[in-house]
Amino acid sequence: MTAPAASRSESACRVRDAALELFAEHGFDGTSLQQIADRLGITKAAVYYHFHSKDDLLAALVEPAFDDLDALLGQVEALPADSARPRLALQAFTEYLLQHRSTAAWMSRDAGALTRPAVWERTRQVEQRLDVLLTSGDADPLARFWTSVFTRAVSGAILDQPDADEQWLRTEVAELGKHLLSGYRAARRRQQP
Amino acid sequence: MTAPAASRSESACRVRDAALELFAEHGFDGTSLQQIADRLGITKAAVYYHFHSKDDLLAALVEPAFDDLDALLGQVEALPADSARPRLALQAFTEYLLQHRSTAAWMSRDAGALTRPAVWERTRQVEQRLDVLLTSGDADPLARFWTSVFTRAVSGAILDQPDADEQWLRTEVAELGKHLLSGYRAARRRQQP
DNA sequence: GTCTATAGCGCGATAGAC
DNA sequence: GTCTATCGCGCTATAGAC
Repeated sequence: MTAPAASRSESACRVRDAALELFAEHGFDGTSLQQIADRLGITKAAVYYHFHSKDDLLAALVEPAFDDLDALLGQVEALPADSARPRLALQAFTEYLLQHRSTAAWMSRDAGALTRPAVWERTRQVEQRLDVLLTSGDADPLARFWTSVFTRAVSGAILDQPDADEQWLRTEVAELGKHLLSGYRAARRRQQP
Repeated sequence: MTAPAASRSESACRVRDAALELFAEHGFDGTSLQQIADRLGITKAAVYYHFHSKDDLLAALVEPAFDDLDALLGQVEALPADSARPRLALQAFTEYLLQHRSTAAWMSRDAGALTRPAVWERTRQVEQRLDVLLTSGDADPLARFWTSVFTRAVSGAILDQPDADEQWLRTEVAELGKHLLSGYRAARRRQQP
């Protein structure tokens, strides 16, 4: 039997976890398979048994997070497109960040990983879906400005506090989301009175 | 005469500009000196004449931006520590981002560059100074939460809109800053009534 | 399932001709 | 000031023994 790239054996999980730690510390390009192997006391070749390539390892790290975010966004998109949608979209995004804090924190800052085709494509896709949900389809500069504010503010609020309590963050981010959305509505009124 | 690492000859500037473009596209680690040379139609060795190492090239890219930010923060720190200071700190940060949009946009997302000792040290330093200015020295979780919100929201608002007009951004970000600061004050009141 | 050994490549960096 | 040529290294990845 050849190497099962998609399996979740205990050894494979240990490799994946060690890789995430090292990627977060030194970046994707800055981490070699040798370093990952050394940390676990195994050899480079053993890493290759579990993941056919460095990109396979990257995919194993990010795909569960993307899959969850896809599902969460799908739930919001299935709801009627009323005025409550932007807040629910922010809530979905918050849940994704809380459930994948370490992966998302690293991924959002690592250009070396973000620019790999597999990651790049899914990133662009979810960003666009979030954009539509948050700004109700508005496509002008003000909408794009505020989409960045929403996503960056919420991402930073969660991912920059690795030791903060999850439930405390959930409530503070919910308040933050409401405050930001009211800021967006005010900016719209200011622009088109 | 040996290579003048700190000089700003026309050729050196062309190398620096090409490097920034490629670093932004492929990341610091993902860009080789060969690629930089190829883009300019020169050789790798010619690049090494202008910059003694890849890290020298990195330093030449980021140090002017850090120097400007240092100066701007110094101006705010020289003012009395009153209630206007957080807004002025955000204004200084905004000016830095507007004046170094392309460099800052790349740097803030590139783990490979951020983790180089020279960049890492200055980044940590300015982040801490900004933190103190924005939250008036508060050091609890709520203050750190909002420091992230301030910096991430403003960074995203500016750096994610590479084609937006500078003056338009300046006024929108000023409004955003006021709105965020009022959110922080409200959160403090909510926590300690 | 994990190992040793190594292929094959591209990297950063250097030496010295012109 | 820019070139050619090359070194030594560490990387991803493979082949095949155990």
